[in-house]
Amino acid sequence: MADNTTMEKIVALCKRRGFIFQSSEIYGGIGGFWDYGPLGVELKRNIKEAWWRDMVAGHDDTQAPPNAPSAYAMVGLDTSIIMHPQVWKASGHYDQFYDLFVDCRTCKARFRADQLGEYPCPRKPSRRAGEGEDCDLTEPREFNLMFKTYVGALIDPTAEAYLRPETAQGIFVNFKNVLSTTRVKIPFGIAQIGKSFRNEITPRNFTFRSREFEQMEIEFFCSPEESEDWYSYWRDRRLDWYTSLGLRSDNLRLREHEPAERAHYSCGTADIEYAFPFLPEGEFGELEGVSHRGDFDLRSHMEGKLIRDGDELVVELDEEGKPRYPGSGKDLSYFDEATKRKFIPHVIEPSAGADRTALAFLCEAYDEDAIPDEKGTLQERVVLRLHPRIAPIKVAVFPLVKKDGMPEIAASIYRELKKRWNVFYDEKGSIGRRYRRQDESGTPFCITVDSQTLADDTVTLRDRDTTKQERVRIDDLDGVIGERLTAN
RNA sequence: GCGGGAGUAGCUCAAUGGUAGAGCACUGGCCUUCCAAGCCAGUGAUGCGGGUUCGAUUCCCGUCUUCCGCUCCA
Repeated sequence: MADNTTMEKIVALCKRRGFIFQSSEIYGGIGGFWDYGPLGVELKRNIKEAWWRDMVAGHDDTQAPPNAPSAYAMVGLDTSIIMHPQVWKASGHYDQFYDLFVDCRTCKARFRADQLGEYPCPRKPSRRAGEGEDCDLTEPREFNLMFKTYVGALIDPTAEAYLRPETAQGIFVNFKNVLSTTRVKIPFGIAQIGKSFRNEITPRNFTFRSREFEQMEIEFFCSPEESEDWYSYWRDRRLDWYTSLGLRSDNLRLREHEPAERAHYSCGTADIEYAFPFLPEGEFGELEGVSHRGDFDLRSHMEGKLIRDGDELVVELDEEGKPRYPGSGKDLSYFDEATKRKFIPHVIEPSAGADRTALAFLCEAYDEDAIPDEKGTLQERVVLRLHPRIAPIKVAVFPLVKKDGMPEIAASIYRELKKRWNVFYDEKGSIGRRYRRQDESGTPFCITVDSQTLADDTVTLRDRDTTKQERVRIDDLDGVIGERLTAN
């Protein structure tokens, strides 16, 4: 990230080069929704594929990774966005996401309607809210952070359902299915990538707080005794993942939550945070939360919605003493054959935002430098120094000039490399202009066919970050580029 | 949700109650042998809706989007 990087420049580049557009722009736009353009979709796919490769598909079940307490298995899921409404009631989301609020037009304060009598009036603390002479309260208004929809064509309260506000619940409700179909044993993880929806009151800061967003979540199930060790492992493992893809450590940090900051069910939470340019100096924004959730989730889906009672989590009861929001009643505990012991697994949840990650990579990669033009005068350049693994285009192929058979040779190189990578061909305009365009797109390598190619079958291979060129035999390109793309 | 600012071409800006201009970018042609070159030509805009007016991009109202500050925040 350049020192003078601003969100304005990032947003402008994203639009200019086709990374990210505002949703429904030709109709005036819609707040909190974003579209990924031709380059953006490649970037985001690369991020998701890197995550899936590194966490799931490439995971070795047979031996412990560095610093892991033991070997473990990883499997994936792709669950539905709309689920049984009871899922969200048992999980606690329904209550936490739904509130009636009243606003005071005089003092601009907002109060929960069900707790109105408990608030002092901000202007006259001796009286309660709404009871001062100048108080001017609105009617109670519904705030629901979950998007509501109807299943089936009939609009009826019994058909109400919600777009999921997180992908995690799809994993918990499939816990038994995974156990009974895959032969995995604890400890193991279930991973999922998918869209989630939250009706944010104030979407802001480009894609950082969107109403529709994509999560990359792992629910890792382990024994209560080992859960602390696994929590530490995942916290550090996930932080390393971001640095391995190019986020600089001084823009990235791991922050353990204070006990008071944690959700009521959490035994420990750490955020992986990035110093986004839209934040004040020294402040960080969340990319991923790694949470030790204890047995809260599986218990909720067994017994019903849980609330805290002192040190205990207990099922919330209604007036008749029955569970207010019953769980499934299914037994989600785990029987350990080795120890002949039955327990409800504890859960470590590394939950990452794919869109926030993409935005962080874009911010980190954005740079402005100066390189000499043909007269030796320094010219400003905008370059995206994206890690080769996530760069939308890996290689661009150019003929130096549009004659002497150079386009034909360049096109054949393009077609050959296209078999393995996303490659771009361009023969229009000056060579310098073509290099600059690729620099803004984050393309790590450019290949140019020149007159020497005609004599000895070599081309120049230009490095995006240094602009240095070297000559490589056409036959060696596949190997050389493959090596560089996977170098770090 | 509240208060304030802002919306003219892809970008940066101009202008006017009476045919909306420029630079850059983009497209095509010529030229061009390594870092945004040159020449010629071209595409392209007043966020949306309503009102006032003979006529509104301009004035008024609403709305949407966006920025800043509050508020909220799973």
